[in-house]
Amino acid sequence: MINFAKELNPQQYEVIQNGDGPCLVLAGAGSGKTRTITYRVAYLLEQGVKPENILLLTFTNKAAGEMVKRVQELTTQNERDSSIPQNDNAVIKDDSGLRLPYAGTFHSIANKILRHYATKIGYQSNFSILDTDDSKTLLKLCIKNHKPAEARKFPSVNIIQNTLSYAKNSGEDLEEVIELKCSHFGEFIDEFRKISFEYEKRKKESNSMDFDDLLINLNLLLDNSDTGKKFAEQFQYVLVDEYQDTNKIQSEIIDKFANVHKNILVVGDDAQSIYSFRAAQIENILNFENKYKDAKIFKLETNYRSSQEILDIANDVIENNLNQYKKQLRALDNSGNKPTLVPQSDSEEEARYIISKIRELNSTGIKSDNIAILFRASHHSQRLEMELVKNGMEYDYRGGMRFFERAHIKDVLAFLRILNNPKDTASWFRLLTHEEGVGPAAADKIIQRVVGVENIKDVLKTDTDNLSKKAKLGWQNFLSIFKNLLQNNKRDSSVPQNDNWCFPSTLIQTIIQSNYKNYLQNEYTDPKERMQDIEELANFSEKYSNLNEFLSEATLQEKHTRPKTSELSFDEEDKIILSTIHQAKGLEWDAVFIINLTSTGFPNERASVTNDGLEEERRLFYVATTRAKQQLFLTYPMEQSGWGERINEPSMFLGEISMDKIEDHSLLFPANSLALNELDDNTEDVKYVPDDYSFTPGSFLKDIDDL
DNA sequence: AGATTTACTATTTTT
DNA sequence: TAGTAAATCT
Repeated sequence: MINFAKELNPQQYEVIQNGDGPCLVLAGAGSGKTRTITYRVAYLLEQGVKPENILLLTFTNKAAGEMVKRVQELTTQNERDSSIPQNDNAVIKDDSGLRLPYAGTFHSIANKILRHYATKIGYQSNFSILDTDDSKTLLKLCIKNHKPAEARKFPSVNIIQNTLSYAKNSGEDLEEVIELKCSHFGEFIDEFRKISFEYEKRKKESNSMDFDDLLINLNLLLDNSDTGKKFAEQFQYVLVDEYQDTNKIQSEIIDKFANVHKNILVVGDDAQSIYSFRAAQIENILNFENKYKDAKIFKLETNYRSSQEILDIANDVIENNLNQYKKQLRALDNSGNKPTLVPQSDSEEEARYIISKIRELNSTGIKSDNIAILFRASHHSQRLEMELVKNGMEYDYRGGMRFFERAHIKDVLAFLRILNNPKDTASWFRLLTHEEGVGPAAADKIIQRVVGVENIKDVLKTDTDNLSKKAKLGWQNFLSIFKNLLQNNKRDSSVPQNDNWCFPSTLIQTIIQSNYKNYLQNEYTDPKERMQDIEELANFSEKYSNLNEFLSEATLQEKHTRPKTSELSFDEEDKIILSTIHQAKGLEWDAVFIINLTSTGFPNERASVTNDGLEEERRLFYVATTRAKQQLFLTYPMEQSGWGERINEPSMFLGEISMDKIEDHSLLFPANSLALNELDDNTEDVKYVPDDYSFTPGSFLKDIDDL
C-alpha cells in the first residue's frame, strides 16, 4: 500500500481521497498540483478502478508521459514494498509497464477516438492531420480565390488563420471575433466567410483535419448518442490538469465525458492562464462552481518550490490583476536571496552578465541543468545564443522550430501521408511544387487528376495533357521517387498490421535512397545534416509498424530540434535551458533568468493593447518568476542595439514590485543618460556578427560552423 | 499566363 | 528563416 498520508501534505491528501463527485482544485504555482493528480490516479488504481476507466487530460504529451511514469513507479514500488497481494484489476502490465490508455492531451485522445469512429462523422479512418503549416498552405489557396482585386489592405494569411481558428475554438461568431481581434479588417467579413467556407470544404474533401477539427469533431462525435454515452459510461473518473487553459470546446468535451459518473476533478491556477490567444477562457475555472453546484473546492496555497523572497515579488505583481481569485502564495521556508534586478547597457552586455553569473552559480554548486533563461518571444534569445556559443557554453533550446516541422522532415512525411491518404491535397501540393516547372497552377491540375484514384498505383498512369513541357518533366521526376515507394512496399506478413503498408522505417529508407537527395542538394547548403535528420526520423519511426499511427503521432509530437553541439559533448545532460515562458509552464529550476524585461519586449506591445491582454502578460510574468526555486535574476538591455537604436524603458511589471523586495542594481549605472551619451563614440566597436547573419532560434551553432 | 528570380521585410505565445 | 511583392523569364 502506498502511504499517501505520508507522501502528501494534508491538503493534497484531502484532495486525493475525496469521494466521488465534481471537484475543483485551485492550486497556486509550485503547490504540487501535478503531483496531486498523479497520486489521485494511483489512489484510484489502488481502489480497484481499471486504467481504461480513467481519463487523464493534460496540456502536453510530455506531461502525460511523466505522470503515467510516476504512477507506474508508485504502483510497482507499492507491489515490491508490500506483502499484501495486488488487486489484479488495478494494474495492467505488459513489457512497457502500466498503460493508462486514456492519458494525454485533448488532441491525442481525440485522435485516438476519432480514428475509430471517423465514419460516423463523415471521415475515413486514415484521415491526415494538418499542422499549422499545412493548414496555412490550404488556406492560401482559398485566399487566392477570394481576395478582392482592388488593392485594399487585405489581412495576411496568419491573421486569417488565427481569426478563423479563434472563432472555432471559442464558438463565437466570426464577425464578433473579427471585431475583437482585428476590427480594422471588419470590411472584409464577407471574404472571411467565403474563405472559411472553402477551407472547410477543401479539408473535408482531402480527408484531413487540422488541430481545431480534432477537438470540434470529437465534440460532435460525443453528441452522437451511442458513442457519447459509451464514453461517458466508460470514464468513471475524469481528471484535467491545467484547467485554466481550456477553451470552450474543450470544456464541453470534458463535461460530456463526465456526464454519467460526474466524477470530474479539475486542477488549475487562474493566475497561470496564458493561452487566451488560443481561445482558452479563464471563465472555465472561474465559473466551475456555478456549473457544478455540488463541487467540492480545495485550495493548495503552500508553495514547495520557491523561496518566500521570490513569491513576494510574484505576489506583488499579480496583485495588479483584477480578474482573479485572490491567493497569497506562502513558501515552506524562507531562506533565499532577494531577486536581483540588473539592467545592462545592451543585449550583448545582458548576455555577458548572464554568462558570468552562470559561471558563478556553477562554482557554488548549482549545476547548469538547474539553470534556465526565459524570454517572452523566441527571437529574444538571439543575442544570448550568440554569446553562449562564443563562450563555449552549451544549452538546450526549447521553443522555436519543432523537429517535425522542419522542411525536409515534412517532405518525407508528405510522401508517407500520400500513401496513407491519397486525398491529402496539402501533401500533394507540397511535394509537387518542389519540382522545377511546377507551380501552384500546374500542381492544382495534377492534384485534380490524382486525388480521385481508386488504387494509389494508378497515379503512375496519370495523363499529363495540358501540362507544359517543364511541368511534365517535374511530374516525371516526382514519379521517379514515388515509384520506389510503391515498388518497395513489401509487407512483412508475419507482422500484424492495420494498413496495407510496410514499416514506416522501410518507407523512409526508400526515400533516403531515392532521388530526393538530389532535391536536398540543390535546395539547401546543408544537405548532409538534413539527411541525418531524416535518418533520425527513420530511427524514431522504428517503434511503429503502422503508417497511420506513425503519421498522427509525428504530427502531434512536440519534440524540438536541438542545436547540433560538438560531437564530443560528453555530458549531454548538464546544459542550461533556454525556453520561452509558455514552454516553461509546469517546470522549475534552481536559478532562473528572465531577460529582455523592457517596456516593449515584455509585456508584448501587441498583446497589451487591451486590458485583458495586459492582464495575461502579467500572468505570464507570474508564471516566469514562479519557475525559480532559489534564485531569480531579472535583466533588460537599456539600449536596443541594431539599426533603430532606441532607449528602452524597463518593463512596467518591474515597477509593480516594491522596492524593498528586490536587489536593484540599476544604480550601478549612475546616470543612464551618461551611458547613452557615450553611445555615439562606441558605435565603431567591432561586434562579431557574420555578414550573412540569419537567425533561427535554436540553430545558431550551425551558422557559426559554416563560417 | 504561369514559373522563377530577386529584393526586401518582419518576427508573440502553441496543441 | 519565411513570407511577399515586383520584376523577369519561358
